[in-house]
Amino acid sequence: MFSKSCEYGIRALTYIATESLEGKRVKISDVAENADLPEAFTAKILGTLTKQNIVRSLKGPTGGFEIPLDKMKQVKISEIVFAIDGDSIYNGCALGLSECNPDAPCPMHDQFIKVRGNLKTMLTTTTIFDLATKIKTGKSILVR
Amino acid sequence: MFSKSCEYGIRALTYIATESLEGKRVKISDVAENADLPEAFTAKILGTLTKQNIVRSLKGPTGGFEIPLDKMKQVKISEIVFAIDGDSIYNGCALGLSECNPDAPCPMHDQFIKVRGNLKTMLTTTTIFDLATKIKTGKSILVR
DNA sequence: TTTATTTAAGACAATATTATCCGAAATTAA
DNA sequence: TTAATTTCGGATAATATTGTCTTAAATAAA
Repeated sequence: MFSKSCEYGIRALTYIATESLEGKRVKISDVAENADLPEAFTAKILGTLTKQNIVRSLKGPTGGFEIPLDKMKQVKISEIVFAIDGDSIYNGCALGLSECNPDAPCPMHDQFIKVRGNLKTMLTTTTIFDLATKIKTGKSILVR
Repeated sequence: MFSKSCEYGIRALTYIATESLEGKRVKISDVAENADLPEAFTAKILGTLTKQNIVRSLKGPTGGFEIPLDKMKQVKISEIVFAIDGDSIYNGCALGLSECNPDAPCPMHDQFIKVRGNLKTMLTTTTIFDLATKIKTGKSILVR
């Protein structure tokens, strides 16, 4: 459904958020270890998320990544997906037609946009805070 | 959402079905031309679909591909997706965890399985015949 | 039987995605 | 100021996906 980059990005941000909730800043090696992610690749992804102002980074000793509380409550998962995977998941045609709309729909269009609407709704109604909270309360896991 | 192979496969089968509805058998160059697909690659995909008994192929002059009426009414789009992309779309975790289930769910699990359920339902309730009919009646298009 | 036409299969190539590595820049603390 | 620590950026590499090409096998028709 999502690219690996995207999966990694969401998992990394969720872990960073759980630590930020305790006032802790984390470095990339911690993120990689605790979210079970490839370190260098995750660094790349966090780089783009930093540029997009979704997470905050600080260089040097005591540096690392953090997400302010208001930010993690505000940023929707849909924004993370968009920042990494672009808008293909929101606008692409199920059968790959260059254009596909109600006036000239592919044969799966009508049903597909309904399903995708559900997906969109889910992503736009879930925040990083929501995911981090599920981890902190033990309702969910980030690593197996 | 689906791989390109899968998109191509569905489009190819839909075109073949529209021709089969008129009793016509089509060769791969016709499929490529009329569904706007890369010919050699589509040949590969149709090869796997033939092996999986989703479409019928005949060699030699007057040969080509065809789908009997009962077959196209019986084969669900979900089976095509499964034949080409496997079961990751039906069983994979949204965040890429190796295992993710109600007992040890990723933080997106609950919402995600609902959306995926909708997708599954759509794919299991749509047949090749349904898609071909939309093309034949002019309700949908396969090429832009 | 021979020829033309078609799919089948496998090698090969191009591109995209995923992943690593290394040096530079920033920053803290000694 | 110096040393240590951390992110940043770009080059490079590995793998997966997408795509092509060529030869073989099958088959219909002349």
